[in-house]
Amino acid sequence: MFEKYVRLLKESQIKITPQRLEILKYLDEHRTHPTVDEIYSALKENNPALSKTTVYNSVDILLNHGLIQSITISGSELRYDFKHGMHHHFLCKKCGEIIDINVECPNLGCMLECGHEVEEVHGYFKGICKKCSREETNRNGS
Amino acid sequence: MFEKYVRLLKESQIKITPQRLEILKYLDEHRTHPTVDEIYSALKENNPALSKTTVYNSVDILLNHGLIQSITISGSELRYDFKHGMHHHFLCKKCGEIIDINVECPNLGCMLECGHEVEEVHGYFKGICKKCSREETNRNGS
DNA sequence: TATTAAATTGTAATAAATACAAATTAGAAA
DNA sequence: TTTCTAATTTGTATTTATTACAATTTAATA
Repeated sequence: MFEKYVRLLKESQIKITPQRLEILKYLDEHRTHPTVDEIYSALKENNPALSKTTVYNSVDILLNHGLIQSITISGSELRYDFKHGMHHHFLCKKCGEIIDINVECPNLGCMLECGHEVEEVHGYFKGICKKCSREETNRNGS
Repeated sequence: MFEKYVRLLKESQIKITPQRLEILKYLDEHRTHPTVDEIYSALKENNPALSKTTVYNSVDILLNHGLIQSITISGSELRYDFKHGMHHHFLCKKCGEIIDINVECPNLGCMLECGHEVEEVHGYFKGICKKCSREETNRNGS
């Protein structure tokens, strides 16, 4: 059940706690880029004693050890994402969904040439997603 | 003095107000990716009656008409940037500076193939900037 | 099992953004 | 130029996201 996450935490030399395991598992199983509040609400169901501060703390330490990444795309809230290979994101301005885009960034070489040490690479697009775009076309006839 | 910004607002059919002109001018002349609070503090000097709500409102309308862009890179605060050609950003985790990176995103074609309508393209990197990186090397001898 | 440093919890404080009503103003029309 | 009106600005009050911190609890080691 939690072996995978126990292993991940051990490899990162992070102390293993039920809360951290739950949060990491949740992020692995829900690739919806949730906010702290969304994670908190979901996990509180099975653990009413859970504190939101714990979610903030846990997410911070998972972030610092590179097990998850934070994405800021939809305004003034941080979202979190289990780290699974390099990918970009697409935010649909209509339905609000954040879709994973499986591309890499080809500009990395350029960055290194500049002399900067790159630790994170983020790319995102905003617009109208395929689904919403089609619905709009249908509504307008044609 | 303000001709350029008057023209920009007129072209976008936005009502011209002194506050909007000042904000647009400030963003054009300060490519530091300031927050609303930074813009507000700077402009309040010459206009003590300025309200922070006005900065929020103005920045919103300039954003919606594509005269400026918002970037979310350094945590939980929105920053604003005069729109000057396509570029990416680099956030130095040490000194906090956000540096413009003059590259384009070559993944746009892929996005269109997917069927999404792309309106905005954002790319950013995080790490240690050239300057901080060199200072660190010097400090550690060698 | 005992110990201790670290983590969790809950409350309080800070900061960013939004909502909204009253006063003011830009720009069109007379 | 003056008048008019819808839009904008202002200021205050809320809401929301995040951080700070002290007291309690717990993971992991000896």
